[in-house]
Amino acid sequence: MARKSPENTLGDADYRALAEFRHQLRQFLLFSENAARDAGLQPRHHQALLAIKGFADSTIGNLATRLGIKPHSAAELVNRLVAAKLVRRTADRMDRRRVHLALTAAAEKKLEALTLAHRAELRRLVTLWGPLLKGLAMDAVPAPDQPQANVE
Amino acid sequence: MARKSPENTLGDADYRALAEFRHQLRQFLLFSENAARDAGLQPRHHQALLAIKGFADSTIGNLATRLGIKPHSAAELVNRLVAAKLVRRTADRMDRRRVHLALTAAAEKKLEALTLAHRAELRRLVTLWGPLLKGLAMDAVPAPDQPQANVE
DNA sequence: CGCTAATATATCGTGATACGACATATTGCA
DNA sequence: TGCAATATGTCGTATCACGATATATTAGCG
Repeated sequence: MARKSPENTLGDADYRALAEFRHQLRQFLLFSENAARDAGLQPRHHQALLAIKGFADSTIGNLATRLGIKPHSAAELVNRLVAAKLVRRTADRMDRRRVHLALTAAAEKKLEALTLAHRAELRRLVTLWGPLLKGLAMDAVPAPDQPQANVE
Repeated sequence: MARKSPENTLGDADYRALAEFRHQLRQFLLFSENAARDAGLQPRHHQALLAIKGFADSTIGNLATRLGIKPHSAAELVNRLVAAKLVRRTADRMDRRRVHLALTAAAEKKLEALTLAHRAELRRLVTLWGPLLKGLAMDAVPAPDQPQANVE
């Protein structure tokens, strides 16, 4: 049996391993989205709040970089955050093109609860993801003996 | 350095760690989306193809479960996949309510290239994510090794 | 067997989001 | 000074998921 998959070859096990990995990623993202909505936030708004709070020097452009969207999309996102009373725009005195962002008290409160919940969930997931990542990096996924039948 | 945080307390370091983790997740997802679009696929279509190929017994409902969306949303997604000539619907003879899904040759080809690219990228990321996950779990109660089965 | 509930898929209108194209304001620099 | 680069903003468009609703098929019960 092949211990290592050649760099350019794929078997059913490779598709299965990647599909399973994406499924696990999605489970976490779904947990996060549900937690956000339960807290009365759009999932994207929660992510934006975390990005603003978790990094220094939060401007529209920096927010865009951290979320992986275009600056003008971040401007639109901030419009929605301001409308939801989650964020305040504050002008930069030195460079008046730039707009700094700050969380409102309501946003701070919701983000705190969500961050606690996420920390707990991630502590739970760490034990699952370690082996999964190793399985992907190794190659030829072991144990093709089970009929792979569980779909709940 | 950040010492063990109590279960119910958050410091700036906690927000930073979580924000950084989400940023890394996003980097991978952005890589994936760009790779899909470069291959001429919508990111969501790529995800669906992988889910169909990577799991057995692919029906509309199962696809919904794997992608974490509602069954009727999966039906719409399959409409778009069929319109893009990526998937074929095939009837189930035993239960005529069910619809099985199969990839077209074109989809197989694109999915293969994308899966190779993703496997390479993930091999690259494994070394980064290991420490990140440990960093998140670290401060706080050193979790005893509990199997922790997945329950919702 | 006939009737009703449950299941599986599908359609339609709506909402959230990101984008490209474009616009405006400010800054930097030759 | 004048012009390019930077930072933010607006608008119309596209993808995508959802709730409400619909239809077909199957299961189950008296």
